[in-house]
Amino acid sequence: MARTDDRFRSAYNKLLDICATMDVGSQLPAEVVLAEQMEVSRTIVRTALQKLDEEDLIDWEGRQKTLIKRPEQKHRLTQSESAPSGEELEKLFFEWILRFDVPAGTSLNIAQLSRQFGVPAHSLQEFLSGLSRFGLVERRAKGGWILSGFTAEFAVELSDFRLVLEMNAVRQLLSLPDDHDIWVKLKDLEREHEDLKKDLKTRYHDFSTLDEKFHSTVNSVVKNRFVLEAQKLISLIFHYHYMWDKHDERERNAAAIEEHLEWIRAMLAHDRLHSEEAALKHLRRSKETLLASLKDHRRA
Amino acid sequence: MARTDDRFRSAYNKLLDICATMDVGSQLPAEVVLAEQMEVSRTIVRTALQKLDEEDLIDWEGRQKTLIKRPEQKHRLTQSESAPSGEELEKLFFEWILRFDVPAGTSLNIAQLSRQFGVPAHSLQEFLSGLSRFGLVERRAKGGWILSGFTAEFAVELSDFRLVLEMNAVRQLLSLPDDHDIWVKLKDLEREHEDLKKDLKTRYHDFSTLDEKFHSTVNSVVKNRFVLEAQKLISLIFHYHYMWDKHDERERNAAAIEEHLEWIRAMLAHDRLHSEEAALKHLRRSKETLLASLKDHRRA
DNA sequence: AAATTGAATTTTATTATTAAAAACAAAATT
DNA sequence: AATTTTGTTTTTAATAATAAAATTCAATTT
Repeated sequence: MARTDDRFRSAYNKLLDICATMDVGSQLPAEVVLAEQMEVSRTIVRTALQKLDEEDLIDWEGRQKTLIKRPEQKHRLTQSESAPSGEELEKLFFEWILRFDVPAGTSLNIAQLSRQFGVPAHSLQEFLSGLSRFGLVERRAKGGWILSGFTAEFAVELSDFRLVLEMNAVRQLLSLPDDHDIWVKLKDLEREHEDLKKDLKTRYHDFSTLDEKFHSTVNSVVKNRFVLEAQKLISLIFHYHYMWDKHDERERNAAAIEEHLEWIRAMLAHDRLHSEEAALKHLRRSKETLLASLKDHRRA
Repeated sequence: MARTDDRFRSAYNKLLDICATMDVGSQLPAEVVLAEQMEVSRTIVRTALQKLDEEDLIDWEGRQKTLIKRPEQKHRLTQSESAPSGEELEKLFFEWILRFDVPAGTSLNIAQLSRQFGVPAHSLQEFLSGLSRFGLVERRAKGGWILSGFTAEFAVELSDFRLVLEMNAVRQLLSLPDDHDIWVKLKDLEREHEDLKKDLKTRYHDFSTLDEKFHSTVNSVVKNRFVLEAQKLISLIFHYHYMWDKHDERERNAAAIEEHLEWIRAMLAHDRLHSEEAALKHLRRSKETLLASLKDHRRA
């Protein structure tokens, strides 16, 4: 067999749904119209109509497509659950790396991994090819891939890159007008940080989410596809590290909250120097934490 | 047929080369040794040895691999010239886009393009998948790809991103010690700019190369894989634009040389403020030029 | 003339197949 | 006996073949 008929199956079911809304004896719309409604090509529409005709649900002759009877549950085609999408694959991949602490230099086995993740091998290939742009994986001459990232060096460079991008975001943020959304959002974030700080004893797990929210808010003022794409990778890796590294979590989070608060307040006060200073302080400490957790993990 | 036997063919020829350096009657080394020398697996070595045996060039029995006669030209296997590598493909792709001024929104025809570029379709797929990380192309739901970049917006965002990265490079550069390589390189670049300025009337075409050299020198002080990767894309696109946009070339280059010189001299004088100012000025004007050339191109 | 369908063509996604690599086991050599 | 080397099998990856879907173009109906 070549490609799957998943697309046909879901289209056919959608066509059944359309029929269900119509009266017996009435005419189905033209093929082009159906194709548009079903977001699919006319070829599929025609194949689906043909099956509908075979099943005696419609009477199809030329442009006469008369509904004979309402479709029932039994007419629906079963759909094989679709493979994880690109984003889901990304998540699976990073979770796998961080959960099992896959060391740099490991050769990646496409066939095995694609089975493990439940995706077609060539989707995984494409995904890795995309990652290779970030130097996280490398293609070997003899074929196959090796994981080249997640070394201390990688963490350092990623953190440095993050620093450059976020410092830029801070500078842009401070030059925004007073009636901009961002000031309200920052005020809200300040309150959320204060709330979490009060209940830290019980809620310290919630910091990971708040951290991501804060950084993405700051970065949201930069409207740039390259920056955005880079930040997706950065937050992904920092996020997963927070997830797996449970060492000293409460103390770390308490310190981070203080740093965030200082940074937020400096920005709210439009104090450029102090904002940059606070940002720098937090980002540098974040880098150290990431590095320490990497070393710690290796040793364990 | 499944995969090509290119790898075998080149290995076989390499094995002939090895035989050519040996005396008739002597023994070839062990399979593992050959495999190492030929940078190939033992499977190929054995297949190659078998063919050598069939051609009566060697007498192969167990670990006895006796050379019967020296291989000649006629024994060599013809190799189908290998497909363009990743970097060559990249070049071909961008040249195609800029030369034919392919507009944003164009749907890319994998089959046709892969024929045009002389690469296997799936290599092109992987390449595009990599580019999609930069938002230059997008995958459509119905399948296939569309070129989404190379709009004015793209140019603006790219230029802004470049600005962030190069300003960071400048700051890092200025904090380097006096005995660092970079100062010598900058001094050389100053001279090269002065030379070109003198002969601008005849040599103004040479600026494109010098421009790339200058920017990559400045950026070379940042040791960061993400920055480097981003800069590869940036210089690629700026470079190709210089190549195709011949409008006002001499005047543009003359102005750019002056801006470069001011920037270089400010850095050589360790004047932080002036350096940043000059860099900003040049980068902003570069952005305008890129934008203008895009608009111009569209109109033409 | 416009809309719609029928049929043919092109293109893409996926599998089956073969080449190559890697792993394993047996034999020969030191 | 230990090491090296070869023979064999198993696994993995690259590519051509193929079926599904999209697109195009001509013919037909309204």
